Amino acid sequence: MKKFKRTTVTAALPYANGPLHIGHVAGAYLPADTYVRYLRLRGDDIVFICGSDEHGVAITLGAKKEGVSPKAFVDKYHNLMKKAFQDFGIGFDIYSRTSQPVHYETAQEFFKTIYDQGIFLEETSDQYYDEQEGIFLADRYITGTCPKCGNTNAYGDQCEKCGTSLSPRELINPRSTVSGNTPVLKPTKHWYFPLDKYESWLKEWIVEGHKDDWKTNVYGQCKSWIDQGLQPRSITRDLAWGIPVPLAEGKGKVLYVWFDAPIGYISATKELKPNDWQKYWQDNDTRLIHFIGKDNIVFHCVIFPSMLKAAGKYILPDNVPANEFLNLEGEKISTSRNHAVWLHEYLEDFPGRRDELRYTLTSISPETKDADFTWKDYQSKVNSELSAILGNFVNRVMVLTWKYFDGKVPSAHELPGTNDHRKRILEKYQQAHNDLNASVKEMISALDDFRFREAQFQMMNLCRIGNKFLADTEPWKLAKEDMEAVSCILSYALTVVGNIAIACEPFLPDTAQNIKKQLNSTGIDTGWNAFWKKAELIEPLPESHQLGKAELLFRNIEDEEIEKQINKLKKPKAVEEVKPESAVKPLKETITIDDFTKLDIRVGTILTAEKMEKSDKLLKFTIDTGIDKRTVLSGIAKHYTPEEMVGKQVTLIANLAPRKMMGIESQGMILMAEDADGKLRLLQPNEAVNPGATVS
RNA sequence: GGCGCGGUAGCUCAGGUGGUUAGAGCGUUGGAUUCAUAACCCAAAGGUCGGGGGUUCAACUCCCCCCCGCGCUACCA
Repeated sequence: MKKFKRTTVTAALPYANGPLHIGHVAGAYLPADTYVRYLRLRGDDIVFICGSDEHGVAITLGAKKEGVSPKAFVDKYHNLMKKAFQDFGIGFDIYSRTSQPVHYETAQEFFKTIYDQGIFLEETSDQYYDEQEGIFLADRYITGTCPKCGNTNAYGDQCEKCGTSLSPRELINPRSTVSGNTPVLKPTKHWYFPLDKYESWLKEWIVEGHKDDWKTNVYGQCKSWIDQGLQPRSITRDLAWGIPVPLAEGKGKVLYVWFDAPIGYISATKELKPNDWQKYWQDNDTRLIHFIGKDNIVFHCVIFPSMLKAAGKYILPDNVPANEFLNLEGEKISTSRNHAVWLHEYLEDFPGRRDELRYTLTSISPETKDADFTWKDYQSKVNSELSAILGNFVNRVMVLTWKYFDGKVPSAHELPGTNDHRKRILEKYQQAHNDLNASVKEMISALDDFRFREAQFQMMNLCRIGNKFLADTEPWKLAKEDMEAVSCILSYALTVVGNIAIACEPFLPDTAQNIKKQLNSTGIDTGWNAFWKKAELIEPLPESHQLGKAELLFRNIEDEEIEKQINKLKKPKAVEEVKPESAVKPLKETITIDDFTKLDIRVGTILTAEKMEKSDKLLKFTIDTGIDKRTVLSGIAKHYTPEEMVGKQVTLIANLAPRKMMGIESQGMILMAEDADGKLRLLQPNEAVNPGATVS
């Protein structure tokens, strides 16, 4: 394995359209922070980079919804996230944002560098432009008359009636479905990144080169993508919010958010290290690590590396330890349903208990598969692991030392094995020492491999071994007969406590500080980091050193506290505060009664229902419409089973042009209500009517 | 439907290249103990290793089929 001189660690740039929840934390930021703390303790040269991702359509839509400017919108969430990270103790070297001037420059320069080599594909096409809204219209936001069959409601990409695929420009009398106005044709040019040209290189670099050192979920996902064949991706958009395309002919266009966002890592590094940022991005002795969630794998493993490769000079990620997702109480975390534990709310509800959340999230870290956070687990981990094992061990050693030695580190001289109980103590000491060193080694090796769950477990193991050592040697019994032995036992127990203070720092930084405070070790801890390089116990405390007061490290979580949290999940938020996405769709353009009467809406009865072969969404029905019995396909397989549909009355558009799907012609469209979560429900008359009943 | 990743004790998870009684932590039960937040220590019970075939002297570990979870993807008019 290659030896690197320094490491650049990035954590996914969170999108600035909502607050952070524990899923974000467990997925990327906590493992990244743990890893970075470990590297720092080891004394490595490292930068830890993050920031808010602030561009893209979703931001402009969110801003519109809140009735503020995009800038004001991202300011709000950027500040919220930045504060939450800070309060939680994620130790970024910099938390920047993609609206920074330095990022504009960097992203534009990056674009230019690739552009100047003639790598981008350019494609100019006339596209419809809505002058009232000031936007270019995507194909399906345009309707008009089909040139082939005269259907007046053909879409920009396809005519429903005759089934031919169209381009918007073929439509006669096009209309914008956004404003209802007639759009004008304007030429627009876009730039494409030829991902396909990097296919063979990606195969070599990932499929062959990282077969063994990348996580299986990451590797599999990449391989799947590469094997499916890559295509050029457009990297510019006609949008007002974003980074302007740095070309004369790119006026009014911006870089696609996915293009500019990862460059944000580089910009933030520049901001942090204006003079030698290149060291962290363009030196082959630097190791680049991206911490992300699984939704970001393709971007960080395939697209961004290809961009870096195209730009030249840049190093490529050495590893991308992506996590899977975190569920909450058995269900997916959902922003719109407010089924989430928000980081800033946790910090308010559990002040001074950051390590408790860190510990729980690391112990269930979704490293190999989706994981589930439950408040009961949280309580159990805090009470029976942190408190009972770690907190208790440190406390009993402290208390014993105060009791027998007035809080001074006792002498650790050789204990002559002159009698049976002393021989036993020596034996137990030897066993503990071997076990402890084995755990330290395993912990460090797990940290090196991004196996944080295991690493943290080994850290706790130090406490378990410590507890066992005390139980095996029973210094409280020996106090009456052999203080020399007690002295040796407690001296060693304190050594273990000191090493725990060191070992727990990547996982439980506050606890590390608390233990150090109790040990009163400020000033004598200069050599402590040798622990990480030697990967074995060090001797942290000199003889006669005066300890601080014993205090409990953790307080148990009571049932009421978690009940409160569970109840909180059950209620949707009363006040609109954390619901960026669930808004109601805007009203469509006004139509006339004539438009409406063109529709022939009927009630029909479902006679038969079956699942379509090879389709996840389509169900195939025979419907008695009163007039005829016809075949209708509908994409509701995720919401209804065929069995429960038979016999039901449904509303359908009976005069919709037939349309072929997966080889079968559908003669009509069943009407469904769709709620904010995308759940579909049937529209039915509230009492049975005869098949063929009209709707008006 | 295609592709990818998972499905191991009540819970969270380990189990290179197949080989004696499948492991750990938490939980449960019993015991011991009192320095400690009834904590700690010891012990026990708990698993047809998603299901079914196959290869093999031998499979949790290899092959095939199926089921379930998650993700990407096609089909949602």
